[in-house]
Amino acid sequence: MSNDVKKEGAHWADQMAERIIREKGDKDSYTCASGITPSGTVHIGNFREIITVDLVVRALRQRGKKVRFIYSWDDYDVFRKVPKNMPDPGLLEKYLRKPITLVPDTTHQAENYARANEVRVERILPAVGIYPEYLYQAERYRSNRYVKGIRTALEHRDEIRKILDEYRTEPLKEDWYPVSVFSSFTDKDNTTVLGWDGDYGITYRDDDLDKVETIDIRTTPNTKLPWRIDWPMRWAEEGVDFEPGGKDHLTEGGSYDTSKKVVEIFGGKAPVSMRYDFIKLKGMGGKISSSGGEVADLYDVLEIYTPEIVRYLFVGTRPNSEFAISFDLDVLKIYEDYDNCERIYFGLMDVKEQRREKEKRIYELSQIDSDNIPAEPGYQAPFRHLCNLLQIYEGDVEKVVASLGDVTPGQEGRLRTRLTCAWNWITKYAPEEFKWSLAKTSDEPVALEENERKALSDLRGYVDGHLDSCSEREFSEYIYKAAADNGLENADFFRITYLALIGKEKGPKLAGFIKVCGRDRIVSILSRY
RNA sequence: GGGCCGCUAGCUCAGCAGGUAGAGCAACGCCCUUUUAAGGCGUGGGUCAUUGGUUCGAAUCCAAUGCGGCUCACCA
Repeated sequence: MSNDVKKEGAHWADQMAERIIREKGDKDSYTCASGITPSGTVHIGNFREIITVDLVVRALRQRGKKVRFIYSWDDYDVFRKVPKNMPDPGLLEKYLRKPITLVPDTTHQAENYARANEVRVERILPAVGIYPEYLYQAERYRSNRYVKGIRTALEHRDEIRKILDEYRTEPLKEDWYPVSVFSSFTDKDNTTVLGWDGDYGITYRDDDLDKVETIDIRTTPNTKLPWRIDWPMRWAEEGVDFEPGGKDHLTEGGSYDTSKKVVEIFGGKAPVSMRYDFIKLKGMGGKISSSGGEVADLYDVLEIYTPEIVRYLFVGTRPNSEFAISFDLDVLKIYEDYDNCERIYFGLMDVKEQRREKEKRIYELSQIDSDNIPAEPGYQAPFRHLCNLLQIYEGDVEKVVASLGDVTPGQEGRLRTRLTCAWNWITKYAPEEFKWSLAKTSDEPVALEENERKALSDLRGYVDGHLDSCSEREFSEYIYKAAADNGLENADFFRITYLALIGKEKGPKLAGFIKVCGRDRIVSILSRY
């Protein structure tokens, strides 16, 4: 990355990197953080936070900085609600109020409920070039890593209460403690802390069993800090320099506000932050989440967008405004936008210098491997065209690649991915008008009048005898001839031809379409007439 | 009640280092010497929500208003 990145015109990730360096001091290394409670599907909105950090991390690294990118799985949180559509809800219900790592995975994909959600994310992030260092909070709490933090919170209980009360409608009670305890009898957090001995002893009551117990937080790791205390404690613990947040956290009176004060109690400082907005979905056709709304995760998005384009969606959008990820016809435009960006990067398209600089940076940041930007543009066939080719070849990616003929070795991999996405899009999301398939010889032939049948038969003969030696335009003469010789209006003949070939009354311009399909296929379909 | 975001062409949005508005789709027109468009080329279309301010100049900065939406004030 050159040093002449202008502060003003630069990409937001570069601006953020500069700001971190400015506010945190010019250090050799920085820590950037993100995290979430894996209490359900980690959806594409959650992914926005991850990629936001990734982009800032890349910007810092390109400035010669060492960067630690940590991702906290807050898996010592409580299982609050049984998500819809989970197998065996009756069993899960028994685990409510226990830490999510103690909840069984009724889908039997991982050791526990939380882990199942974590694994899905950890498996897919490398596909978009993101490699955080994962921190597991349940494991950290249980191995007593945070004993000191918990003790510090207890010591400053009044101070913390005062900070939290600033934004509360109802102040915390006098006997409030900045900790919560999982019962050692039931593992549930239906407990009330009764006292602290000023050292490491905490006395609590199990409210379900009405039993009282005193534990030593050094040996019985059942104590956990509530979110608004846990978050700043971890900032201090890891020395976090940058961590973005959703607007639920970064609003006045939200947890960032209180945490930046609480963190000082732990001897730390608040990270530089930035707010990202939520992601909407468009044209998904009714996938329903546990909370009742549409939801998509990174897997869903990667089905129809190539990894670079998934990154591109986020790279090119300011984080602090909402945008929609489209599964409808907008997909075609997104692919074209990306191809334009690529053309600009490779100097194949003339644009103003200012725009060129901007698009180039977007292209760089969209690539999976920041140290290995492709040396040539991808095979830029329009998405729509690929969709049609795939439908001719019934989704066979290899046949489409072979039919194109001029794909370079450097383009093949990317093209295959793109074709796979195109096929997924057609089969799952494309509008009906968009879809068709070539008739099969096993299909019932279309019922026709004799002269219509004869016209198709003539057409078959012309295809067999002349298609390969004619230009598209020359061949269209034969189409008109087949109609005229059998007393058919052109419009009627086109209609029956489309019906015979693709089962629809209309289709792509016929001569070109027949040529793309190739002699053999057309002849075999028409041979039944 | 506090905070934030959005309001730009019929639709979806870009433009926001201030210098007389852009894209895609839709519409309309033309084209491949004959009625097929899922192809190509082209055209039209916006007092940039309103009002005021700063400025030589504002969609862009500031302030207020309206409408739409999110979020905090429980928990995480």
